[in-house]
Parts: sequence; structure tokens; C-alpha cells
Amino acid sequence: MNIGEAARRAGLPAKTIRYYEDIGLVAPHRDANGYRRFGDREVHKLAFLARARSLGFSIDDCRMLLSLYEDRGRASAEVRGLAQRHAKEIDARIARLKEMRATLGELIEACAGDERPDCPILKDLAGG
Amino acid sequence: MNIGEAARRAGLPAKTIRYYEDIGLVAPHRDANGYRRFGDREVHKLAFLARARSLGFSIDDCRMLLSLYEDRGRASAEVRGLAQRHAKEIDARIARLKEMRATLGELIEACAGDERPDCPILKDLAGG
DNA sequence: CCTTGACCTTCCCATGACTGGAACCCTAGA
DNA sequence: TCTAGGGTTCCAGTCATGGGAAGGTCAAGG
Repeated sequence: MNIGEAARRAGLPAKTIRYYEDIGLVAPHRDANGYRRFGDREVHKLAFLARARSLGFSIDDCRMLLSLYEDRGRASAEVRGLAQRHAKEIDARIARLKEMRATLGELIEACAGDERPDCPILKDLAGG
Repeated sequence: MNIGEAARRAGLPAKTIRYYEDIGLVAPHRDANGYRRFGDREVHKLAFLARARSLGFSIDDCRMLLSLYEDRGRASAEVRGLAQRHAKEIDARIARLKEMRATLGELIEACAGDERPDCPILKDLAGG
């Protein structure tokens, strides 16, 4: 199948698939006319990537995951370790965002939000 | 004062300050030797930006916030609206990350993480 | 006077993971 | 034959910096 169909099946934009080929994540064959030709194997790989990306794994993580996936003898501990490191990062990002959110919430609460110019939000930004 | 001192006081890298000048957020004067000269006003503005950025506001939001800050007659409702939109975005990002984290948590839990190759994480990525 | 070291300047390139667009080629159907 | 809807490559842009080269400036010390 061509890239459009592969994109539909894998749930990825065609542009993204071309990019993945550029950086060596997939290597579809080419037809005589130069079109990329995708088989089920490639589409499966692309769907794998789409899923991993949707879980927030970086492209580098995805590369690792793919190679682990294709290594029939790997230890599940390696995969689990990778996932755990990633989970930790996500926890950190959530924590950071929650901090921001809490501060923002307080400021929003403190601000009347009417036509008057007095604004605790700007006061805070300006250094209290 | 020169850019280094301004950077120290505002809590921003000098590079970032130069960038902020490039995109028109600040406009320090120049000494005869070409060095940027910052007064307390500029440093105050930079600290304002640093604080707003640390709360996750985009550069465009910061531009808006600065202009609201410098408009003595603005309605606090405008600032509050901006902050609320931003808070909503953060909420969305947190929600998205929490979803990822939950799925990751389940997968990590399900994976033995030993020397055997059987791995629920890879199974999930491969489409269940 | 010279050197050293810490500043400062501009300029260009790189990041991550795409996305948009231009300019062009290929193919099937009316 | 024309058109529509694929496909191709290549270049540039996103966001908010960070890194580093090549060079100018300045104060202190020998």
C-alpha cells in the first residue's frame, strides 16, 4: 500500500511517516515510480510508534522500544526500566504543572476580575 | 548596569535577555561601546517576565501581560481572563499527562521486569 | 606597556518532533 | 485531454532558548 493508506491504518500523518523514515525508524520499500510501499509489517511498526508516542515516549525511547520489541530474547526488565524512567519524568512534569496551577489558582481567586485596574495577578508578577 | 548584572538580578540568562530584546520585549539603551545598559525599570521588567514565564505563560502571553501591566487603566478582568485561559490549558496538559501516567502505571505493574522476554508493555505497544 | 581574564558584542547553528508549502511527478476516470 | 487526488523532494518555520565561534572592551596586576 502507499503512504496514504499506511497513514490511515497507523493513525499517523503521512508527513510524520516520511519523517520517521528520514530518521531511520522505518524503511519502506520503493515502487518503480518512487512511491513508498508499505506492508503489514511496516504498518504494524508505525502503529507501535504511534502508540508509544501517544504515551509520551521520546523518539529516542521509541527507537529503543522498537529494538527491544524486535529482539525476541530481551529481558522484560529492560523494557520495564525504560517505562519506569519515563513514568518518573511524567511525574515530575505533572508536579511542576501542578505547582504552576496552584499559584495561578490563588492569583485568579484573589483577582476581582472586574472593570477596575487593581490586579493582584499583575502585582505578583511585578514582584509582590 | 551591564547585561550580566541585569541577568543576575532578574534571574535570567544573559542569552535570554538578548533574545527578549530581539523579539521586542525589552529595549535597553546602549553605551558608547555598544554594551546594553539596564536601569532598574528594565530589570524590573525582566523579573516580571521571568516570573510570568515560570508560571508557564507563553512569550505572547507575556507580551500581553506586560502591556496590561503598563496600562494603568486596564480592567483587571482582562488579566484574569488571560490567566484563566492559561490555567485551563495547564489543566488540560495535566489531564493528558495523568492519562499517560495511568496507562504507564498499569503496564509497569503488569510487567514482571525480570530476565524473561515476555513483556506486557511491548505487547500493549504492539496492539494488545 | 603588556597581558590576563572577565566581560561584552554579533552571528549562525542546533534542539524535538513535527508541520506547511512550493514545485513537481504519477495515475485513474470523465 | 483534462482534472482530481494521490505521490515525491526540499526548504523553512515552529518555541524558547542554548552553544559556540570570532572578536571588541575594560580593569587590574606585573
